Amino acid sequence: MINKKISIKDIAKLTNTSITTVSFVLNGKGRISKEISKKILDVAHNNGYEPNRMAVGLRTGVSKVIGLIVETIGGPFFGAMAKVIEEEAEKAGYGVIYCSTNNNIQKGRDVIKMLSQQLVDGYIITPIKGLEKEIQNLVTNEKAVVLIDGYFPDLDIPHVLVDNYNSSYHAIQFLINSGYRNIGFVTADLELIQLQDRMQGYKDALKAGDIKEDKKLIFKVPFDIDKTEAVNAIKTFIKQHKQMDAVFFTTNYLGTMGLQSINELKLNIPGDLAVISFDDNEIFELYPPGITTVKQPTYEIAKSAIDVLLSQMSNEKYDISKIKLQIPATLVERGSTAVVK
Amino acid sequence: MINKKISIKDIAKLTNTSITTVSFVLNGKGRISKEISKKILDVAHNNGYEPNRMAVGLRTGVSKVIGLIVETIGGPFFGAMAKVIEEEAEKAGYGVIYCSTNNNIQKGRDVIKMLSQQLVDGYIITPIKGLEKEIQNLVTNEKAVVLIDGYFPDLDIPHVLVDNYNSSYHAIQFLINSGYRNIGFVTADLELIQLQDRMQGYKDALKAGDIKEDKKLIFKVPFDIDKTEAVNAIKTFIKQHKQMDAVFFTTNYLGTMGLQSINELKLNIPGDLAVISFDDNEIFELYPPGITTVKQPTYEIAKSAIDVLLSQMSNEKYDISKIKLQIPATLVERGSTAVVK
DNA sequence: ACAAATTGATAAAACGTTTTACCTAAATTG
DNA sequence: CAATTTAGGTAAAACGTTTTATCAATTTGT
Repeated sequence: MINKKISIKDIAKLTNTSITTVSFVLNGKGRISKEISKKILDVAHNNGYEPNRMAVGLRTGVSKVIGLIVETIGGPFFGAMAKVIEEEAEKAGYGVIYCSTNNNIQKGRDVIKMLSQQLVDGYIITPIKGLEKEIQNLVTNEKAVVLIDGYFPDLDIPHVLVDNYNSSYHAIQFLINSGYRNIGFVTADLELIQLQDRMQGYKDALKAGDIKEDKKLIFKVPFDIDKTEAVNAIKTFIKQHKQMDAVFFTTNYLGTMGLQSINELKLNIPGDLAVISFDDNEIFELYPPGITTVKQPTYEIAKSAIDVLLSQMSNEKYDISKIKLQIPATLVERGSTAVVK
Repeated sequence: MINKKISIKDIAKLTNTSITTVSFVLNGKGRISKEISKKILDVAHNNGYEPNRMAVGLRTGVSKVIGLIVETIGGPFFGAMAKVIEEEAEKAGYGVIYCSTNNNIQKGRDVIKMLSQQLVDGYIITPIKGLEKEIQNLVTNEKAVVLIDGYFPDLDIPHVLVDNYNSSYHAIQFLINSGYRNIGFVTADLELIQLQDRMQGYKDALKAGDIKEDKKLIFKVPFDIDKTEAVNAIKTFIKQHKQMDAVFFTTNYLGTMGLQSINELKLNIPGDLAVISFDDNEIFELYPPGITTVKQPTYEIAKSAIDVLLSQMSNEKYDISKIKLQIPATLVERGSTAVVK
């Protein structure tokens, strides 16, 4: 095993055949007799032959690598995603390169540039505003692209994500049905379509529940402040609206900061304030009394995304550009949203 | 920008020079006049030339990609790691491919095989028992390798990780100084050297504190059971040892399951049971009354690992095999470990 | 029995680079 | 001024693979 890499040429020499023959056998292409085939396969196997991906890539223009660009590596959402994408990709013989944008446009550009010079075959991208041009460029250059977790309303690019509007709508509806009337909405001050959709769901659910929307109960946490500042901002928001009996956080990040705020204010959940957060995770399961969450179907999203991408990369004929999936979420009810008497 | 990729040959044609000249200019190698250099650089830049990594890789045998193999993608430890490794790698012009072993030897083998056929230049690996041969093979084949988060005691491979022994020792010492005498130890039933080192720290700290080690207070959670089963197992362990006044969990995974167990048993922290967990994370910060943790210096570990790897890949002369870093952790004191009166 | 088709195998070009070896003309040396 | 060095540049090979075109030998069709 300490042998240097063996090449197709070496196999040809060892079996007294030609390079072409070996290549044909290994790829099941030309017509080669059983006996020679067997001999070649044996030699290849015994010497642990592995094709040189660089050479294959150079010749075929296919790298068998897909790039996964996410907002932030390490989040729980990403973790779940990455795992299934990696697995499915591997089954199909693809490797995965991960990169993060940290919601930074320039970083996003750099990352796309880097991946494209690594000759990545396909991209799974969580889009951020400002990257429209670069991403559109990829698809016009015939690269396979699937967006996850967000989309560009104006562009015709396949995407798969949770049904933000309805998930949010149902969560708010659930709060209303539980008797809450003054429902706060804490979101991030980012121009992400997902967040806008969640907000629209909130507004429409209020309307449907005959509750007048109160602009004061919507709080956009500034993006560029650090965690303690954000917690303080949320505390202030909560203190300023005593009438608020429930609050909806639009991301898990905001949700945990919200919990900390509520904790520091010594408020009782759900007695003083009911809580729902988008994105289920371990904290919400564990944190007493258990936080009700909108749980994204991470597995389905990831699976669909990689499926769409793979079929895009194989089936060039099929017009895939119309694939736009919005998968419903499930509301995980826990102690943070009791029924108001 | 919708142009097809431009090659070195195209640039040569456009500038009436030769392929060699262009290559020399682009790599600053041969001796080419200022004027021609400038002309070539201009044309290259204006046409957005990017070298074809496959071709470069094929010719030079260098892929400019490093592989990061971790136990599980998505954990908080991994997230922090990945971020800095990715950043540093990019600065040095390297891409990163992530893979996970899930503590499965066969998966580990597959992953290493796959990375090596992707022609990865260097590896950062969290080692697991059973992968010694494969990893040793990489280094004998001249690949750059750095282990993180663990190491092979018998092999001479550079590694960087937290100082498990002393971190554990100090945490237990802290408990003893706080007045706890019956300190439980919950670990995973895995043959990981990190865990063994943590256990040794525990034992030695007890000894140093004149406390007789009680084998009954050490609990190894089976590896192959699911989460609810594990929680139940921990509950049983806690119930069976009423005299236990503090418990140390050796991983964050065990720590959160421990919290759930304690919660379900309706025990008070720290009144009934003090808690320390290895690996700080958001849950422990948030979960009332705040859980005292041993916080790994993730940044330092990741930074050192990638530094060592990069210098391994450039500085071929320097004997790096002796680099074995154990970085101290910090004890983050929170409400879960009050002083016993 | 002879043209046509099929089978089994191969030579050679191409993918885009890097790098060695070589070349010519100008500059320097003795 | 002949001999040598240097500056500026290039042709061609090589990396390991895939694939097209081709070829000889055999089989089929009539």
